[in-house]
Amino acid sequence: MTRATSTLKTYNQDCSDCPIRHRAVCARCESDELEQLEQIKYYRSFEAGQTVVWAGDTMDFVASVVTGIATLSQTMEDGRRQMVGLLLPSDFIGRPGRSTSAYDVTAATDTVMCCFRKKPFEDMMLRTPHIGQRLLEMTLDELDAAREWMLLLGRKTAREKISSLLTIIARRDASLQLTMTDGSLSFDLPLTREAMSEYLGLTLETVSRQMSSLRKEGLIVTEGKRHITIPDFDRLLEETGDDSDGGFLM
Amino acid sequence: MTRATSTLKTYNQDCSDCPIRHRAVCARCESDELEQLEQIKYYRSFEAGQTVVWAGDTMDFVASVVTGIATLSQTMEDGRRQMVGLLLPSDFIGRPGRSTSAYDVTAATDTVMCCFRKKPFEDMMLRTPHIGQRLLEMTLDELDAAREWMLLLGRKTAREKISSLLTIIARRDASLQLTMTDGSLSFDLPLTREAMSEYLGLTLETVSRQMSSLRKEGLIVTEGKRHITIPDFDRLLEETGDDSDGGFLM
DNA sequence: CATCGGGATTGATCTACATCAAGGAAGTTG
DNA sequence: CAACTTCCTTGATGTAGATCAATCCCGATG
Repeated sequence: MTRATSTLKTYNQDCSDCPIRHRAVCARCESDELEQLEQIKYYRSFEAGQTVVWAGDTMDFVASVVTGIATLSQTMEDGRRQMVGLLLPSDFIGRPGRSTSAYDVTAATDTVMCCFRKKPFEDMMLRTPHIGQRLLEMTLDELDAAREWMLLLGRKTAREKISSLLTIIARRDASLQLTMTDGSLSFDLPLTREAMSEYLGLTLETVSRQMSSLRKEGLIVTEGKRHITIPDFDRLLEETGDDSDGGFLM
Repeated sequence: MTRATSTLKTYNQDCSDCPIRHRAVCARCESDELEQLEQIKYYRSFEAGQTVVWAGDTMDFVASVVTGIATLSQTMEDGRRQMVGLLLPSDFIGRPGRSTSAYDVTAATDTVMCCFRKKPFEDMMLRTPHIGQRLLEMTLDELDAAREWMLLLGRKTAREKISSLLTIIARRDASLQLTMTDGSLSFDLPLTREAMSEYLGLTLETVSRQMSSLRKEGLIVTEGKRHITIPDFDRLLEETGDDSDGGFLM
């Protein structure tokens, strides 16, 4: 929260400082277009666990995650929940052309989002084709991720699911690029056991047991409840059930 | 096959006859743009069970399903398979900006596709923004479908999965709009039990058992192995675990 | 018309994961 | 520094769906 608020202050001054400029919606914008985006953007920060919008609520903005992690989830009447989206920094939230959210959007950690008011953003999309192109690219990437996720949900064992999730987070979490020294990686798990279980289509007890099992076998090392070290990434990869080559390449 | 070839002949003459004109990529094109699409399109037909491309193969076209049903699947090294896409007429295949297919594409029934050579299609996308916009809309719809599917894979029981699949096919299969007389719907299941099991993340035995169970309870009526009648759609809907209102509305 | 072969069904058994239940660690609140 | 809370772990038991195995159905083929 404290950290979130201070970053907010910094970014709010000028879009050129804003990390999303380089990676998300406005990656290819000219300076005048950046200026237009400046006009319609604002920042919001959320504490870990806080709900951004509920499924069915009206959502009058689209957004890009600046820092932190947000999730999209669906809930069934009887309370069964399935996560369907995991949004890391630079990921995009919201669907142009729809006014209500189809999913619960939740901040998994303290999170800052760069929001754009929906209507002006859509207008701008019409005027500026490469924003739409960028959005198409991002949506196609998300679709690929969703399909990988479907394989995980439909066919992988609990152990494979856990290993897969750990490798996914390890790969995408930029912060740990630094910590690769002797070939081991370490990072803070940004998800509770419950959030992991919602991602994986398991119960939190099964998640906990499988984590313990990986720990006992030395595939992961834990410090406290959240900090994880992977001493040998390739060895963990073998537990995911994935093709050894695929994914990383191309 | 016979039927496929004869339709092919008809469509090949002029894009104005082509069903995809009204629903897929070129839905908003002006006549000169249609003319350009004419130049780069060709038809291909496939027999039920035939593979269109294997995962990893180069794919030098994008396409739209004209008739029949195609599937996208992923395979793990040990042979476990998960379907990740079900493509009905007017659905789009292929990803602009990628030269190899990430999935096995298979014709589930006899199928005709309207293909566009990739390079010229991509060039045209750059010149014609609304083709990109249309593609973005379609991709967003697919992403929504994938997320619904993730809920099914991660959290639904076998019975709920089967009921969901039947309602999905019933809703999307245009051919049966006709057969709604007394409130009952009937249609030909376009998938084998095995394909259903790959869609649902189950074994084919479980699919078969659950189908028998729904039959015994009168939720569905079967003629032969493939023809299905749903005497009371709402009653089947209650078995899906879905929100009774959601989905159909909005 | 017998044989064949690719679905589909059904039964018997096994097992991975869920469910139910009881603590434990670590932060934080009065 | 007790008493909560929140998150996590671990154990005992139950069960939905997988697995293994026979049999059936039915259109195709010689």
